[in-house]
Amino acid sequence: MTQSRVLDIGEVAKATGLPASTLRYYEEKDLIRSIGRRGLKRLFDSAVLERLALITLGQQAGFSLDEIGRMFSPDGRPQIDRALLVAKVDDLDRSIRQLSAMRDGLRHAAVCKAPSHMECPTFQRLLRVAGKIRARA
Amino acid sequence: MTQSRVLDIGEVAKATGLPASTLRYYEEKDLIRSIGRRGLKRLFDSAVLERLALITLGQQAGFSLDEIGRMFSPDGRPQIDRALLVAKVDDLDRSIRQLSAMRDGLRHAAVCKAPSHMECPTFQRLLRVAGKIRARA
DNA sequence: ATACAAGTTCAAGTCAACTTGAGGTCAAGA
DNA sequence: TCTTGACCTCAAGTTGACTTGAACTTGTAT
Repeated sequence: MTQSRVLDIGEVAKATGLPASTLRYYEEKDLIRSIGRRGLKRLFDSAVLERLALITLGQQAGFSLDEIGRMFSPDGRPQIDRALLVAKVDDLDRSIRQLSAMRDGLRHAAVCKAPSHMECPTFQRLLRVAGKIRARA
Repeated sequence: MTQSRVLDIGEVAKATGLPASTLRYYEEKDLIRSIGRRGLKRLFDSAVLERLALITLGQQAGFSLDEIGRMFSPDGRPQIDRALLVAKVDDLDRSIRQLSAMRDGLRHAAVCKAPSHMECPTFQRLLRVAGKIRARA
């Protein structure tokens, strides 16, 4: 088991790169919990660092803080609703495919010889794919 | 060359699924252009549909409207700044890798037998990856 | 003992990307 | 001609995710 240290908000901020204001905001939103206070000052268990990594990852994957809250239960560690999780995995998979299409399309566009991108079949295929996506909410 | 029709805002809305208010907003932001008016009413060339597909794709790839505006020049078709484009492709590539990590991690979490996700090595690896990403702005 | 850096609260502000509402215009059909 | 429905403008409101500012408190170092 990793050894569990006590950190103040500044240390957490330094370790994660997140401003203290964000950490307070997350606590208010119940995404993280402080383990107590010394005087006024919040104290965090170093486990919060993993939790924050998870939150950041989720955000980068395009989930809202609310969704993330629901995905990784309000209690300590990520004990997750499986159905929700599977749904999210599917979302992600679709996103990844879209992004890959975009990446390939742009990569191609960067070297394409066609006079205008619109005349390039690769680019047109990209756009057709893009058009279909419409069903994502 | 695809044949170019004239569409009113309602037709564009129907074709793309975007509300008219959004289309007006995009025009104001110079992301699209109407080709004229009939009375008060905007008229669009059907080429705007491709442009909108491109915008939507860009958004799904996580770019802001401003970035998209810069990526695909203010004039008609996407005549793109190559350096910017290459940078964007790199961004995308990183995003895709992150999303893939998240997807795999979540997929695993959905079936994992470990008592808590934090005790699962696969999940821990995911978090380590997530931690490193910090450098994305 | 005192100063001070690092915390704290709470309300308000910001930004992107839209949406909504009020009130107005206009072309086409009955 | 008159009505209607689809469009228009412009200002203000909304949501999510924070940030900022003012005023206050405290543990640690001198």
